[in-house]
Amino acid sequence: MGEGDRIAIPSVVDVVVDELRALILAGTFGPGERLIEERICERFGISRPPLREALRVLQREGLVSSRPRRGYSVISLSDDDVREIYSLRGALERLAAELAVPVADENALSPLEEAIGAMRTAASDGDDSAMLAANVAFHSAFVALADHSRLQQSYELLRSQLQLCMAQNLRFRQHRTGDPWDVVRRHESLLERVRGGDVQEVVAELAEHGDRSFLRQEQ
Amino acid sequence: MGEGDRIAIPSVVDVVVDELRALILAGTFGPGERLIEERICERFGISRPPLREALRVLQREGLVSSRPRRGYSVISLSDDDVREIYSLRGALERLAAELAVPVADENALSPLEEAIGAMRTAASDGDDSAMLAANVAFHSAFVALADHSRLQQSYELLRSQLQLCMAQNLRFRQHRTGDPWDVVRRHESLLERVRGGDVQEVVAELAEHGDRSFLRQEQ
DNA sequence: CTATTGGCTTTTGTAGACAATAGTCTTACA
DNA sequence: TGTAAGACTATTGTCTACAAAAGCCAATAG
Repeated sequence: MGEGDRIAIPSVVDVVVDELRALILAGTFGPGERLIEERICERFGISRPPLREALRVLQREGLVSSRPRRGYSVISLSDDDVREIYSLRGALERLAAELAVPVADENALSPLEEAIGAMRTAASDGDDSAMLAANVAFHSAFVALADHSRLQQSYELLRSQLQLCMAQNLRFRQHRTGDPWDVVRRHESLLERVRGGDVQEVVAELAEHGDRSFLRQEQ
Repeated sequence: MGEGDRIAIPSVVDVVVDELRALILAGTFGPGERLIEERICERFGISRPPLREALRVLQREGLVSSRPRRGYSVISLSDDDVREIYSLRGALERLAAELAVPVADENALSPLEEAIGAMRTAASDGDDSAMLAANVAFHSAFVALADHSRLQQSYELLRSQLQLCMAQNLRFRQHRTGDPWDVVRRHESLLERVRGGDVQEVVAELAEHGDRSFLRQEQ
């Protein structure tokens, strides 16, 4: 026995963390909104202890903040916060490139190809939401190439914060998508450089890549 | 009223997080050791809910791991983990350098000077423990120059994991300190480059700095 | 009419108890 | 004697309940 097919039985806390995060990222709970424990408990049909553990986790993830004896509330990101997120993200992607390139086996790149395929479909359909999802998928897959669990974890954290920012930017006019096909082209170019195997070129491409979709004010 | 001198009354959870982390980093709880909730509650004189919240936080920090229905235990770091930590730390320090250099006001560098002063004292006294503390203080102060809260937070996380690793390396023979004065010299050199204001030079110095004290096996 | 104080409500922080599960030891059977 | 099934113990997962603190509203005094 013990062939690695052990099923994972999630605890209530795990489920609540995912559910709450989804609700926050979807904008169901707006920026700065207070999260009254009892309300949420009633909503989810659970008791407070697991909810409180879940809130602690989300606090650590940077999605909610807690003031002692004043409870939890959804954070609202300032422009400085967004700049922090982008600069850190850039540093992480650069490390990912340095560790991943040159890529050992070609098969590892298939998730990137698939993401680009999804981008093309989205660009044809004019589906901005799908475009965004594919973009995120590409970058996550790119970081995954580095095979570095801590790097990936840190990256996912920033990703969710960016997603939160997007949810809070109700006025993200087509999330500043100039030309969707330009986005596709940039990612194709990046993948090409990855295939090329020259770390310097990939890093340079990343630096120029400059995907600042979520930034409210330029520079 | 309201002059910003509001005192912070920490919750039990906050205190427990700090205390538990200290105990783990001090090696009181060894690698892989199970953390029985009731024992710790009795030890601290608290009840289980706040302890559980604290354990969730430490899990997020990467100091303990939890297996469903099998409770929490102190993580034990593999060599690969240590390599991950070092590579990520390097990327974060590079970002810090790029953001901080050139330094606007000279006064910001005084923590670095103080840390080097402490290093000199420690080197004279042959106090390896103080040497290590000063080393950590220098790097933390360096990262703080970037004025980037998320960067600093990520860095502190890695720092505590490194500290955990050190606690677990009971056989860290003088933590591989070749010559303490060499360490002092390297940090002096780094500070000089920071003063110089050339980002490239600082980054290059950092890359060469290569402080791999905690690594068990070279490469 | 305004400011301050007192009580009241809402919400969080903590405690204790119960139920369920995993690990372990014993015992019975092959 | 070895193996497997069962019960038992220890520990976690969850819930209900109580106590304490913060914010709000009204009432009263200046």
